Amino acid sequence: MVSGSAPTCEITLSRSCRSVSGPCYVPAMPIPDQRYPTMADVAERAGVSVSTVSRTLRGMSTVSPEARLRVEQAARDLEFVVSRQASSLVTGRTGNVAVLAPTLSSWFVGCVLQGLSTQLSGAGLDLLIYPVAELAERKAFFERLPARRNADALMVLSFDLTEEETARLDGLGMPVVYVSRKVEGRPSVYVDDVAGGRTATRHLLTLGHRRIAYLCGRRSDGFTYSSRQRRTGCLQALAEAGTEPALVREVPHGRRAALEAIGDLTTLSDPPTAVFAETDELALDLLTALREARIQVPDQLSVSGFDDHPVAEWAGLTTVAQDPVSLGTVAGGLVTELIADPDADPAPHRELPLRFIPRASTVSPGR
Amino acid sequence: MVSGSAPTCEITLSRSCRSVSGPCYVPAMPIPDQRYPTMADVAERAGVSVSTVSRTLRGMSTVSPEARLRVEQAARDLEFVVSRQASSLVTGRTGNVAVLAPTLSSWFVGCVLQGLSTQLSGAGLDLLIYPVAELAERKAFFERLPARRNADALMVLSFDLTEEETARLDGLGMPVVYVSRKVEGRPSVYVDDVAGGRTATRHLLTLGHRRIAYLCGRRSDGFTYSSRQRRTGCLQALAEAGTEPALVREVPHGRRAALEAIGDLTTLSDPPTAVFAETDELALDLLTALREARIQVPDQLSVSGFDDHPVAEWAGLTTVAQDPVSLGTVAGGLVTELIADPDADPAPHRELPLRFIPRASTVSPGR
DNA sequence: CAACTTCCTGAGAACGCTTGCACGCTAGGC
DNA sequence: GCCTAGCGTGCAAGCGTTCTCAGGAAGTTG
Repeated sequence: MVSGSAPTCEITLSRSCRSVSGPCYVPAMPIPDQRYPTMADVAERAGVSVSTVSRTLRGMSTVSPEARLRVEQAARDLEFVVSRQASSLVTGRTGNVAVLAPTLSSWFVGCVLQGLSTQLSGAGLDLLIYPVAELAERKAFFERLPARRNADALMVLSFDLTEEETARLDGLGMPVVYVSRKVEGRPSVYVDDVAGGRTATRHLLTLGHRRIAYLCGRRSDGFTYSSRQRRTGCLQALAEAGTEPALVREVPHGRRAALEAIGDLTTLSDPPTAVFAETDELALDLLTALREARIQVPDQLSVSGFDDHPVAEWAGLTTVAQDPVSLGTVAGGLVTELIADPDADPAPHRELPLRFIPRASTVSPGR
Repeated sequence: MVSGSAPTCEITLSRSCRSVSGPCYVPAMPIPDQRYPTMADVAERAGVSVSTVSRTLRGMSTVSPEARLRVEQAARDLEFVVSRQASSLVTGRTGNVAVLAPTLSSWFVGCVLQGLSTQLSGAGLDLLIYPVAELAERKAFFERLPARRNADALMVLSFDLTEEETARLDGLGMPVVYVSRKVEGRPSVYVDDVAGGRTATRHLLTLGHRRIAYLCGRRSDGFTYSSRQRRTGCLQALAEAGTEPALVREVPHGRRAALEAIGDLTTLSDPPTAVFAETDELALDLLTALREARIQVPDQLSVSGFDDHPVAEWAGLTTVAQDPVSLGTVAGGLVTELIADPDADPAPHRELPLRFIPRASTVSPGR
């Protein structure tokens, strides 16, 4: 780790955001006016009817070997790709899966999407992303349900939906899979956040901590589902131990504001000796704030996170590890199944394991 | 920063990946067998023809106020949503933008997508994601070009494409925008990676370093475009200064392997006194490896990164900052323009600024 | 009042595909 | 040799939109 801190001197390397439309040394892009070849073109070239082309390309068995060969050759020659729009019009299948995500820039969401996409691309499904960051967007999404006719299924990523919202999705007419969120009676893939919160807190208790704070991000729409669950686990562990209840601290959005709010924690008359943060990212913000306040971790304050973000190892951050990529993979498997087989189990649940990893950021108090 | 490192004791919190299909306390999901209302339904309810409904819903002015009102009411009553499949069949517009991305789990890509999506959702466009992690997938993508009839435009994210691949995309028949990558004669949004690499290296030179290593990830398909550019900048600065050429060190994929390879650097007989890493994420891996090897940063080795990843500030990592969210926003604006207006500038270029941020991880050698 | 324009509307032909149905041809059973 | 079965194929009817075109009502002008 690097100690101390140099003054941030900022140098602009290039003229700010200049717009260059420089000389083209390369032939310009051809004008996209050529029509794509259709099945009719393939049919003509192969000397068969459109139906035969369609049947061949979908791998139906009722096509003679000779016809199949000719069709495949023609399709290759013309670089034919079926129009999903046209076929979905008939079949009612769009071939894509919609994902409702709170953000795209978080490590967790990125990993889930990564897992999801590898799974889905294997099944020939495309990923359609609806990021819903703000409350207004969220409201609009649930009002219009734009995914309605554009996807075969919807995946809801770690949202803490209201009952009305869930009900609205029920009426969507397509499978809805909840990821990182347990919902009774609906397909869901999740971890046991309560147990995770409990384990992390018990660890702090075992070390001898009695004043423990729970740190979570404040959001316009209340707690995240996971955050709420982890908090529940934390409080449960404290209640079991019979110690005083945790200080629950909400941290406003925005990095700077978060740092300040976190700093406050240390100026309390009777400050906590340990902090359990909702996520590793938040825990890292806390570490930054603490360093600015010249408070030693773990000597003066123990810190635990949740997630096992890649930098947690480097930071020596005690944490509860989950594997978001698997979360995505499993969810992807579930959704392909639900799409393919309408009488599959309508509400499969998959719980993925958590793993507690103690590191250097937590020690006994007053050591 | 946390020093020392506790043994990693791992506790499984719940039975591994058990599959629960527990009792449903909530009414099960309704079977999706209801048909979605069509324009014909709306037309009937409003007492007008389908054409009028279509015109109204697309906001055409040639509809009488009364008819418009009735149609809007009927559409609301029935919760009507147009079928993009059907309309795209006739208009030739799909209403979605395809994104070719090397991964989804990196911070950089996540931020770009975030910016992109906010911009696109404003224009009523959906985001269709094609992640192409491996060479095989990449080859398949360029062979089949599955985006061909399913998107109105393609965004290529920080890929270092071959000339054939670029040429293939030219023939795609839709606008292709290159993000984080300058391509002559094609629309692109990028930063000046060469200047960035040069500035970071000059900074190290100014501090007095003479043996400088450039660290980059090794990929099956050679250097990333950005990585190559940054390396060029680094070598340029060294050449200007007339010092010995940099040690270029490629780090294999996979976290563990990377750590080991990085560790090697320190066992050289004449080790570098400073390292410039392709990305902050790589620089952080380096810091981890160095800590394991008990090598002090910055006292024994100075480290500079690139990107200004959120944890760079905490880590006190000197870096060259770029704003990937803006990259996405600007690219999104560009692409909506290209889709809407076919005779817009066919190859607009937008260069975004970089900002050098010296922090605690770089100091003069042998201090 | 006729002729012309303007405004709004609806009929109907696409768009590119899937699929039910019917047709012809070969093969097998009596 | 006739009937039936089965296989491979093509015809044509959609799927839910958009869009051209024609036509009717209303308004404007000479």
